[in-house]
Amino acid sequence: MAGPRPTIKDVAALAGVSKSLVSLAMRGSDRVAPASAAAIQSAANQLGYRPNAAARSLADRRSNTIGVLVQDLHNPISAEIIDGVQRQVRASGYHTMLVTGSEDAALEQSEIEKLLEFQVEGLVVIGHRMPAGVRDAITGDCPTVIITRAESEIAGLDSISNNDIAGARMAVDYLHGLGHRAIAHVTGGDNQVARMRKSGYEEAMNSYGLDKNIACYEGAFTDEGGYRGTSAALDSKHQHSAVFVANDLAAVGALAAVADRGLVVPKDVSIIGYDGMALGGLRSIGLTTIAQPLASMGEDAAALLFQRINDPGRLPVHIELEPSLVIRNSTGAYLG
Amino acid sequence: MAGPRPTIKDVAALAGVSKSLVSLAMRGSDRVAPASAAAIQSAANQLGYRPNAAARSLADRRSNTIGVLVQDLHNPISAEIIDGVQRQVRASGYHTMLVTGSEDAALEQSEIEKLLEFQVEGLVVIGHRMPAGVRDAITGDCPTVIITRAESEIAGLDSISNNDIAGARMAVDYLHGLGHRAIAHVTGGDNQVARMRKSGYEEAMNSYGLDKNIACYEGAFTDEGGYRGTSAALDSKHQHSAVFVANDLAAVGALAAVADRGLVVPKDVSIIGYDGMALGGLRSIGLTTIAQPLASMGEDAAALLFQRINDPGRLPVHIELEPSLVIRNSTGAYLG
DNA sequence: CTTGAAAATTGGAACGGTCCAATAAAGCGT
DNA sequence: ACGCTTTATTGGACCGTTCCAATTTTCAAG
Repeated sequence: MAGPRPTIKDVAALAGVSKSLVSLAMRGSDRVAPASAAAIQSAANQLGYRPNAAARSLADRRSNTIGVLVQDLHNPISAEIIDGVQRQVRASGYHTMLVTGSEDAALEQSEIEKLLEFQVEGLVVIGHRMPAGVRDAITGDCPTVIITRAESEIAGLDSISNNDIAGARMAVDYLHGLGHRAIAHVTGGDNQVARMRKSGYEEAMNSYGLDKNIACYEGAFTDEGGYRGTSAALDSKHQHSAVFVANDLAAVGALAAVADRGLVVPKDVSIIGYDGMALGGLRSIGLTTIAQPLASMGEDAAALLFQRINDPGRLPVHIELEPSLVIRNSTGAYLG
Repeated sequence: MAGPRPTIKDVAALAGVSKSLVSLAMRGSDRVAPASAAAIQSAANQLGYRPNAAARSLADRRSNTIGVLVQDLHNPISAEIIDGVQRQVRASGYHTMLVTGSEDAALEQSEIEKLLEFQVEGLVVIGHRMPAGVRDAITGDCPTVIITRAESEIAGLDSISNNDIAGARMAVDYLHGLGHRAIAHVTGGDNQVARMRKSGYEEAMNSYGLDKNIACYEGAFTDEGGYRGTSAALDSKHQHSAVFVANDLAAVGALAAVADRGLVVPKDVSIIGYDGMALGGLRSIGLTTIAQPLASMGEDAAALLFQRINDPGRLPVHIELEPSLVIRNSTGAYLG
């Protein structure tokens, strides 16, 4: 049982061939005589041989691995994006090494550092923040793509996001179509994505001539933030009949704020979120939302990465996908 | 920019010292003269040197890495357990390599295989299923611990779970204390954990002399399963005033089933879940539940792993933590 | 100065694979 | 049986580190 793991040399000795031949056989080369191949296989099985990835990656000078940094593993949309990334990465014959970020920038940077030491051939960042350390990655020649955030200026960095402005407009359009006019917005805090959603909201309101109805309440991309912002909205003197909340997690908090005031969704207030997290579809939540194509964003991100791995010099690409409206039970016609 | 990454040799040349000294310096040895250390640092920075983990791990014959297999990344409790694992692993100076499993056993096995090729020094499995491939890991001398499932027979495999039987009893106790008698159970399907929760329920009912009130409805550890099982319960001839659902995700589905029938939680029916996922605490869900100490289970698992790494021969350990009741808004007194 | 011990530094052999040029073994047509 | 081509196989260098024994440098004490 114990003792050092068997190496290619042990297998060679047992099979009575050279280690080079074992190396070939293990990788399924067709230049190995069937008889030798069989002998080698059986020797390998007998010893429980397993190739050493470190040695292989050293000799090959490639790790066959893609690093993934997930900034917020607790937001359920991360899992859905990861699924897409994994699927594509696997399909390309690579593995995935996943690390989680945190609010602590230094820790996040050190996680990226670890990935780079492992010689990952590419890096996928999932999150709204631009982590310190990504620049190092890029200048260190590690192709990188960032998901849910638009970047197009930085050489070597691709990005993929949804059209947040159009999505926010879509939300307002829909509510407007239901007859709502006093539509509030609960923001997602101080980051690029939240800002874009906010300006989409403002543009849409303006385009309907509702500029004096524009009302933004400060929130965050968390349920607490949504609760807080929505509470402020409902307690204000404006009679908001609908609230567009910056993301789904916050929208779930918004639902609670509504309920806490003895109001009923969607009879008294309509709530619409953003992201399209699967949990919003749970029947007891039934959140209407602007859905991003999360899994395919993950897939596309990985695909972009492989493109760049094959053509490191190409200009930065930014892919923007279109979001879509998913109507569930948290929105209804204005009954004012 | 481009070109091969700088190696320790390049740094040595630039700093005018030998590669051995650079090696020492990079690891912060105190046997290096301050002046040399400074020169080496500056050379390394200038070149953008980053140690090659593959080479290091080859020379060291240790990877400094722990593999984590997450069977269901979509269940929010996974994220919480992972947090705990990561914290402990990091504190021990190791890294984490995370892969996701799936229903596809072959794929799951190949993921484990990849981790082993990377020479991970330990393996953490998060999930209810016992993946094919774990046995290989163990016989291949890779210390392994499995979370949320009890195992105590297999040499080399530690496990950590909560006391599901006691937790289920606790749920029934609590409901009984509220005056409920017709307490139904929606099961979590055909797996060890679900079975234990079910028998805890049955035992508790029996101990209250409510054996004729025992009623189990088939569900699953998903919101669909919870919806289905709870629907069956509510549509049955029994007048269930409370339902103990096998896990939180399913309980969220249960809430929907209740609402769909025009009933109100907790006035008409009380719902209690199991797991203690953070999302259940979102105000608009407000799910009463039996909470597992998820983060500390993760931490303990990692701690167990390091113990075994230091003492490979020790007998298998199973840690069982006590769950706790978290009262929120989905349960109330029996008003019948 | 000289000397011996302590401190700093070095070259080269691993680590476990892959790759390549070179060699050995088979097959094959005549 | 003879070259000739094709198919199998091999030894050894190399990948970027760490480790260790051996060497050089430094320095305090005599």
